[in-house]
Amino acid sequence: MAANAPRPTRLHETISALLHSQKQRLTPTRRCIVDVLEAADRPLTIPEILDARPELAQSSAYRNLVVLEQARVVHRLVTHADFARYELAEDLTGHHHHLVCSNCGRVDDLPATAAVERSVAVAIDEAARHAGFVTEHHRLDLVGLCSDCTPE
Amino acid sequence: MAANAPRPTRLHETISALLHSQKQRLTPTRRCIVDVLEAADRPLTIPEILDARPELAQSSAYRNLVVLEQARVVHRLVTHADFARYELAEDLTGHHHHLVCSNCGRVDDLPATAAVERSVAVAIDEAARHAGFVTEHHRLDLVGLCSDCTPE
DNA sequence: CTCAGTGCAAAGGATTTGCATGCCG
DNA sequence: CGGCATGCAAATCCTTTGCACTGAG
Repeated sequence: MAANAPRPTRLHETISALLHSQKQRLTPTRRCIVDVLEAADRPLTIPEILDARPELAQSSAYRNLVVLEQARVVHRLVTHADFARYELAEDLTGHHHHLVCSNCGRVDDLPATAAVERSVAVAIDEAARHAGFVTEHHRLDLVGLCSDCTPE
Repeated sequence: MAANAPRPTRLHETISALLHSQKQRLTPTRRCIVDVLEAADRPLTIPEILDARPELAQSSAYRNLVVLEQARVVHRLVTHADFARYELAEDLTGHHHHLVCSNCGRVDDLPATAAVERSVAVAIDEAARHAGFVTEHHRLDLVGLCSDCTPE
């Protein structure tokens, strides 16, 4: 695919480093995908990514998202919707939660708050440990209706 | 399929009522599926359900789980693993969270604690409302290593 | 020249569906 | 009898993969 104006940013450098640690490079296609995900403030599906960058081949998108996921650059999240969704990893964007619309499937980001994080870590981790479980991280989703799908 | 000893329980009656509200009936196949899910203390995959009850046809399992899900009898949860997992709805079993093993994909239940529930409701719901989001319920998963997959 | 990345098209695999059969009311 | 649940097999469709091509070093 053809890249345009490859102005590198701090984010690009960080991502490039992550990829290099996996013996992978930040190719134009990968940068393109990263840019789309960075521009969005919510996790995107493959079709959404392809719509935003029609020059991307579908197979390249899938293939590179696998690479980017292995390099911990992006995170894949599966929902009840037809398509999986991708977002930049929390290490790059900060910890956050998701607002999942039970009607249209849309997923929005919601920044984490210190109060909740603490409660979760303290109360839940303890219970998990009892089950012999070693917690790496957590996921908190709110399921409900997004502003577009609210009746009134 | 052939059912054995259809001894009805309180749970069965509740489920039957839920199904009836959707113009559906609690057939032997459906009761069979419900029984398997009830016996397990964790969400099961379709193959696990079929292993437990070899007399079930795969298509019937899929088809009836759709019906049971629409009737809010079971809840489907999708993970990064190949198969989706099913559990009885929280209305029937009580609110709980999940321990998701990042290594083997196993999912265990973890009862909810009042402290965490309160923190989540207070701190997070408020932020969601700001985004014009109407929360119906939440999902909290802990991702890490289960006792079987812990190194030492 | 070599090798990784790319794009097209075809394959893979969990899930869904068409259709004929059987059962309950 | 009538209609729904069942089971088999075939279809669906998101995702993955084989293969030939291209460009960078």
